[in-house]
Amino acid sequence: MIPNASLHARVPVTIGAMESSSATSGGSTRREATRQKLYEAAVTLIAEQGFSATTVDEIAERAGVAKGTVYYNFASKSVLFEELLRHGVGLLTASLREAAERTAAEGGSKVDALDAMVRAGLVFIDRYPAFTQLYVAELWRTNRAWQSTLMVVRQEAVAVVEGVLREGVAAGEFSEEIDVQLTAAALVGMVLVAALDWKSFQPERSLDDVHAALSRLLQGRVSGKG
Amino acid sequence: MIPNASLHARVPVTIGAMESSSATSGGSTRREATRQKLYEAAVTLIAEQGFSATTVDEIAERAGVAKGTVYYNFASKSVLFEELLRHGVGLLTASLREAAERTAAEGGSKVDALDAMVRAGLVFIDRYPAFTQLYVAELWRTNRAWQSTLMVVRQEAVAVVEGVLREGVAAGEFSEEIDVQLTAAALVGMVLVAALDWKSFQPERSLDDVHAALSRLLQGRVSGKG
DNA sequence: CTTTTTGAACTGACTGGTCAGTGCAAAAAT
DNA sequence: ATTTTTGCACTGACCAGTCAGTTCAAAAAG
Repeated sequence: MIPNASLHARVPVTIGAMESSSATSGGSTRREATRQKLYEAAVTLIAEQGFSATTVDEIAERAGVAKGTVYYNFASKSVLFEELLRHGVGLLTASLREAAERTAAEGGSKVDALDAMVRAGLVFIDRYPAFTQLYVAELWRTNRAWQSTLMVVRQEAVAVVEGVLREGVAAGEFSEEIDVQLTAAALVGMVLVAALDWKSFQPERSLDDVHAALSRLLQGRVSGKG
Repeated sequence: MIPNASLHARVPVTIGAMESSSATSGGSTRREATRQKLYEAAVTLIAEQGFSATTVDEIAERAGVAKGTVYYNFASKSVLFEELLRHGVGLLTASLREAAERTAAEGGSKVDALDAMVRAGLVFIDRYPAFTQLYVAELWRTNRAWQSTLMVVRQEAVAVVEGVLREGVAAGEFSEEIDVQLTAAALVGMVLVAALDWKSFQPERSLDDVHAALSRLLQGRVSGKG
């Protein structure tokens, strides 16, 4: 119904946008733009409703595109989701790595690096809350088609944190008794849950504010009268 | 296919089992047992696949019960899920509260209370990993039928942590500058993610081991040579 | 006798995926 | 300069299958 209504409803949405590398094969701009719109639509819908509860029709409608276009651009609903996942976590990993390297270049300590990564995490979640939400919801599921993709991509991100932790231990800055793997997971969890709570229940607070609170916790400046 | 195979496959499963309070209305034991089986079946299936991807037929089959029985005991799939949620988080909240009170009764500090709650959290996740998984996956979603239930129940649990934090501040044990709400969320996240990682990737480790690692992090004994 | 469960058939709405066909801008032909 | 062709990107009606929820007579349990 209303056959002509959807054709020109192209609003330049930015929420959840994750501009993809135009480096790969100068493929037509038109197609890339369509894929982008589909990513944006899928990210928010799946974050809200979950993968199974989100229909391809919904995604197409939200993107202002016909259903067939979805299948012209992606082999299946799962593939669309998988590519979305890979792309998103790739951005996060790059951001974490950059934060660690920048800190090192500036001669900061490993705690400084950790702190910079906490901030990078917050910035990411601030920019892509829907993606983060969706990612958390899927991460610990088992027996799903994209599980391996999820694992690989998760490991890449956590490995950055683990790396800094290990370097800190080697440099004598951290206790040799810390459990690198578990501590990395705990730190990620700390930022993740705190940030999701921030976005869900206190969205008016500033990033700096939240960062300061987490910094304090990270550096053990909780006990004592401060 | 294989019509009779599933009927008598009643293994006394404990994973995800959450014996409900028999205190409320001495309702017939039989019915309660059936509901229990349905909870257990639903918890694992939904944890693996998500709510929408899990069919009522699957739940009934896994519980070793006819489909009609599901609808005799619960008004709908959503209601079954909602009651499951309420029940599970209720157990967690009670456990956290008990840990805090026990520590206080033993004359422990607020850090001790926090530590006891971390352990209680780990014990819970150790016992009900599937429930935890499912809960995390749903917690930050929006626009779902059971959202309000989820929120209420979440707040009850987090409030216990916040309470201890606040008492610690009042007693001068914690800095007055800590952000109670955010710190509580961060602590919960720390335990949650660390525990899920433990269960997913290093299930052979002992609870004490994991608890020790988190304790160290909690008390800021990470920096320095330990 | 009452409560609870069974089990199988049925409905109606919805969903992932398909496919023949359209629109259009650039290239080729004239 | 004008016409014709090409093929990419997109369209949307359609199909075959799936699922939540219903119904109900009969059996089991207590």
